[in-house]
Amino acid sequence: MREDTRTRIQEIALRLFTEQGYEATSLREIAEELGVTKAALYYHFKTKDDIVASLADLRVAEVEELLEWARTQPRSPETRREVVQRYAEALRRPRYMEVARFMERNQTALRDHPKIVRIREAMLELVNEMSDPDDPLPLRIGRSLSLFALHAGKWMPHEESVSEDEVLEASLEVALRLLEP
Amino acid sequence: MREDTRTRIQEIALRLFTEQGYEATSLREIAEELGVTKAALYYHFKTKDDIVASLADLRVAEVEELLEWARTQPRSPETRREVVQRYAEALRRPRYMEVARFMERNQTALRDHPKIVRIREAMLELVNEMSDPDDPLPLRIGRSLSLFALHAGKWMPHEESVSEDEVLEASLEVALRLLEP
DNA sequence: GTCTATACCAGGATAGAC
DNA sequence: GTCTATCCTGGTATAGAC
Repeated sequence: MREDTRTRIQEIALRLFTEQGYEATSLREIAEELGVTKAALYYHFKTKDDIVASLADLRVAEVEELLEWARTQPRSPETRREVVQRYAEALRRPRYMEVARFMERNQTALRDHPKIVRIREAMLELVNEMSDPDDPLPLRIGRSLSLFALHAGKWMPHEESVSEDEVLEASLEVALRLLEP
Repeated sequence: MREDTRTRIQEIALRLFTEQGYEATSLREIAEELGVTKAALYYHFKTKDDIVASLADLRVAEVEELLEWARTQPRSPETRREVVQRYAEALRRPRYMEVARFMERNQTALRDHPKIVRIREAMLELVNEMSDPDDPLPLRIGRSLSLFALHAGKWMPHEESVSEDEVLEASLEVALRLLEP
């Protein structure tokens, strides 16, 4: 019982977009891996952008929910820690990290994509919720950086001895420390 | 006495590549702003990639020099602080920050570009110089993040009242704090 | 040395046949 | 649900005008 074509297109596209870049990946390439012509893809997705939209969907929901939750909470140290921890949890869910990586690596190419814009705006709002305007600048920057720190594993030299989960755990520790003065 | 065409191409390209993305910016667009045909660009630059190379040159030299210097120094807290401070200085030099932004936003598109690869590898080496392999993981991640923290201004909501220089100054403070346990 | 005209090929997109 | 044919745009290459 093999997956349906639509899902397979998403999987192949996500992998290729991340590895080679969004624009560098042609629909012909995706179609070839799938064993069809590129025109066939247009049956399943209206445009190349539409494939991106389907990939972004998961993260849109995740980030906007987190933002909505944060807005119902008081601006306290506990809330900030909770936001960072919830974001770290989200990153552990299947495919979330992959989608995040794909988006990070293709920022400009996806700049005007509606779904991507929503994610970016929600992330900025979230960062906004982490500080008061009259907090000292270094503290505000540290807090902005905290959410981002969870993606910092990338700049670590890859080592066999350290798992992705351990890196995320350690990144979370760094992120939490960035919240405090 | 206006600048020469080559320099104007670089300026227009850097701006458009950063604003719209590398692949999203066509040579025709650049040529039009300049008031020539796209073929004319090929007199000044062999390929589109070649424009990127000319933009990356400045940063290649800067980063590789910093790496070479770091390697002559002992792995001490002072060296680490000095590396971060020198990197922050580099970011203040004209056009360096712009080139850095352009590169960050077009990671995948420029993935295989030789000059960009050199910059990325030098940055990774530099991060490597900041820690010992047996330092605790969170410390290593914090130190990896420190150089990156200097670019963190981007995630700050833009405010009229805060200058780019103040943001960089505050980011430097955050970066230096990330160096210590 | 600086540029235009023109042509080529690859990639995204669409229409219509099966 | 998939294919063929076709169109448009973009990067590249070259010949030649000034």
